[in-house]
Amino acid sequence: MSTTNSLTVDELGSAAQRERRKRILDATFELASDGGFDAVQMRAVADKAEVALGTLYRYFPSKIHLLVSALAREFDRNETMITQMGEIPGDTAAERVIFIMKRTTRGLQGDPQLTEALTRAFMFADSSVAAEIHAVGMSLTTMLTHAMYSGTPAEHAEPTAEDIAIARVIGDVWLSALMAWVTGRSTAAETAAHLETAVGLLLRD
Amino acid sequence: MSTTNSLTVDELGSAAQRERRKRILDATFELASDGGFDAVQMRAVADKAEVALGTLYRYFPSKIHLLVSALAREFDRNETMITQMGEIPGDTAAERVIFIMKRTTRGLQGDPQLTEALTRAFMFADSSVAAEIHAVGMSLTTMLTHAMYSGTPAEHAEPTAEDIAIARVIGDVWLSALMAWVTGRSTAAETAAHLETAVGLLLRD
DNA sequence: GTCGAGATTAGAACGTGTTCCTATTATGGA
DNA sequence: TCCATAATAGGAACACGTTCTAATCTCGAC
Repeated sequence: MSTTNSLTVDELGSAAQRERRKRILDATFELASDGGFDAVQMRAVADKAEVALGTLYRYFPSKIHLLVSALAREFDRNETMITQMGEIPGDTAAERVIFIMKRTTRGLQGDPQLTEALTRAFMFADSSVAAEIHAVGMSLTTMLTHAMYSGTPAEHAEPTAEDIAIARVIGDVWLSALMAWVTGRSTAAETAAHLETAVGLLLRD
Repeated sequence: MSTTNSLTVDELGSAAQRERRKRILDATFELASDGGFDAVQMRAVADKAEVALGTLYRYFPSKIHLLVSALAREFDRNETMITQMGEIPGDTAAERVIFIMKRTTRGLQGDPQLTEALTRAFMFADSSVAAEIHAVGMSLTTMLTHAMYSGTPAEHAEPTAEDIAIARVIGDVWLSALMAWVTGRSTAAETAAHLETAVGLLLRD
């Protein structure tokens, strides 16, 4: 019974509770999508989800947990979509990784406010959010290694340590680039170019 | 007369004002060093700097501006120290870069609370802090390209576009790694190892 | 169906970042 | 020197994240 973590779906007994959790995350998305990080106000989320403030805090112990959990759900969906789409276009690992990154990034950039909110939360998170953050990191790494191997003989092999290291570095760069974009320090085009440069430097095969 | 930026040293007319600015940044460092991000409370900073709250806000329009400015001053000092130390040890660019990164990282890790405060602020900053952030980015890039070329014939040449790109990627990874360390998601050793891996992957010469 | 434990509600209350207001003090030009 | 203007002090006030309380509701065990 960890009191510091967000309640996950399977810790929730009743259907009504799962429904509440969903309503909360949906409300979070909607508010974030409209006005970004600042618009995700705990009272507003509670109102929109038709849940008391105290209940909101029982489900998610802080605004950061809430937003990171929302990000985790989003990544999960993205990962499912990508692993199900079958073979990824591109002749080299670099091309496939760039394809995936661009696709994911484009999805996020299509909703700048939402992305701002989620990225901000992710960056601001402290160790009490480690579990939620780990989930996101795993999603990202899985996506990337899947892209590296997709359509090759190693398709279903375990990724090597080096591949995982590379995936982590790409993840880092991606986050930083997203951050720079979100905070208005670089344009979408610059973000994409920077990412492409980084992948090119890391995956020369 | 931008109202959204921190007052820089040279925008301040009188010696008394420069003195006030210095007192504020010193107080910020002291509080951050003691208790990290949360301990840097605006009222506390104002008290310790013997300045009214309103004055503090006139000099730095937000807590984030304040902390990022403090980080910028720190980086400036670091950069001065490093560019003045003459030739950097290491036979390859990678070795020299790693030397610099480790040195800088060690310096920061020696004062975890301070680092937590400054990194947090940096990550949380929005576009209104772009100017201050740009200053930090330039410092970092300068340090890294200096390290790449130090002691080589290209010592005083302009860095190539690719080198700048590499420096930026390393900077990204460094920030992410620092972030993971600061938030307790990875140890100092892991941070160092991750950074070394990244530099190795990026600078193979 | 009844009971009791836990979940939920509604809303007050608190802390800290931020804004605002008024009185006082410095500063620089006539 | 004296005045106009800006800068500063001191502190009240407000916003939003977070905590807490008391009352009510829900639901599984019996």
